[in-house]
Parts: sequence; structure tokens; C-alpha cells
Amino acid sequence: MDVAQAARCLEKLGHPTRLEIVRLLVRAGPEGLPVGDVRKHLGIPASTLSHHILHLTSAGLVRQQREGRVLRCTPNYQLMEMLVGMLTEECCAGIDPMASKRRAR
Amino acid sequence: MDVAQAARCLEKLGHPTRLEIVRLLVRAGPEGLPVGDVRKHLGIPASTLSHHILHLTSAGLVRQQREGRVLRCTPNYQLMEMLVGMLTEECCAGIDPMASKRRAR
DNA sequence: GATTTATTTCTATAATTCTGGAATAATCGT
DNA sequence: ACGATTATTCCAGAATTATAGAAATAAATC
Repeated sequence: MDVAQAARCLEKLGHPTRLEIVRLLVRAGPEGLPVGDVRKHLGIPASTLSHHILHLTSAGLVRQQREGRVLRCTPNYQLMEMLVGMLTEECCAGIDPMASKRRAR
Repeated sequence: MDVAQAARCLEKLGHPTRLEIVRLLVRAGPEGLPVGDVRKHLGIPASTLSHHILHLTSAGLVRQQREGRVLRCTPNYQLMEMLVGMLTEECCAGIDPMASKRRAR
């Protein structure tokens, strides 16, 4: 994952409504949730929700598959784990693995 | 760390220039870097950089302290670790600690 | 105290993002 | 085929964010 892709993912997650959507999906488990269920939890207009979901799918953070009339959204764990990995390596630990221990003193 | 604060941090990190600034600071180690050095690496106008740094400091992701003529920026590792922790718990693993292993099959 | 260096604040403009009502598309049951 | 359900896409306006030149501020040096 390069910096541009990481920034794109972070930007999408960096909106309260979208972060809440992802949280909901993750807490719902690997089966995710239909758009309508997400809407019920958040209580926002359908078009607004749809826009936010488009943001998330365009970044690859969420996937959608039709199940009859319902569109089921599932979180992309793999991408999120990559993002967290990138953040951990490049933004937390830095190049010095002992930095965190020194700070703890 | 609540969802609103996490979203605020993610939003700030979700801009290529700002993510690059944080990466630079982290890679520079605990001493961080003066604003001028960051500017040299990024090659952007001083006022633009200053705005981005203000974003980062306002979210608490970066701290600044004057050292004579230069203003030294240091990354806030603790906050970043909290952010990653929140992401890991709420957005990656979800409520099912075995999800990742099941996906790996 | 004038000058140099480093950085911010002011100000303006351009660009992007957010929001939600109305129209459209896909699916299902009857 | 029709009506109901689910969700998206279109459209527009409002709000926010990004960019950067010019002026102001701060600290060190001569």
C-alpha cells in the first residue's frame, strides 16, 4: 500500500458518518449489513447514506453485493488491516523499534 | 478515544501532504524536525505548509516547540497509537476475534 | 537598532465535499 | 403487468477545505 492509497482510505474513514458505517459493518460480522439496516441505525436520508457508501466502496473499504432487493455491504477487512499495518509501521513505530519503550520510561 | 476524535484524526491524516508530513516526522525520530526542514522535503509554499501543520497540531497529532529561530515539530506517538488501537479494535477485528483466521482458510 | 532568517497570520480565490429532494433502476410478490 | 420495496443516481445549493501571495511577527546576529 502506497502513501496515496493510504491517504485516500484515511480520508474516507475521516468522516464521522462514514466511520460509523464501517464500525457498524465490522460489528455486524463478516456478513455485513444491507444498506437499509445501516440507514435505520444512522437515521439519515437514503441519498446521503448512498453517497457515503459510494465513498467507501470507491476506496475499496466496503464491498456490495445484491441479494434480491437488498444490497448487502461487507467490510473489507484485508484492506483495513493493510491500512493499520501501514500506519503502525510508518506513523507509529517509525524507523526505531525501541522508541516506544524509551518513551515509556 | 471516542468516534468523533478518531474521525477528526483520520480526516487530518487523510490528506497526502499531511500524511507525508507525519511520515517525515516519525521517520526523523522522537526529535522530529523544524518546519523549515519539512518544507525543504515537500517543496511547498511556507504558508500552505503552515496551514497543514495547524491541522495536525489542532488534532493533537503533532506538537510544536520553539527552539530559537526554528519551530520544531514532533509527532505525538501516543495519540497515534491510540488511533491505531481504536481502528484495530473497532474496524478490523470487529467483535469476533477469530474472523481473521477464518478468512485465511 | 537594523538586518536576516524562520514562520505565522491575513486575505482572497479556487476547488472540493456534504447534504438531501426528486427522479430512476432493479427486484419481488400477486 | 402493476404496485411495493430497496437503493442509486441526478441535480442543486450550502458549507468547508485547500492553496498561496503579501504582510506581520519572533528570535538571533551584526
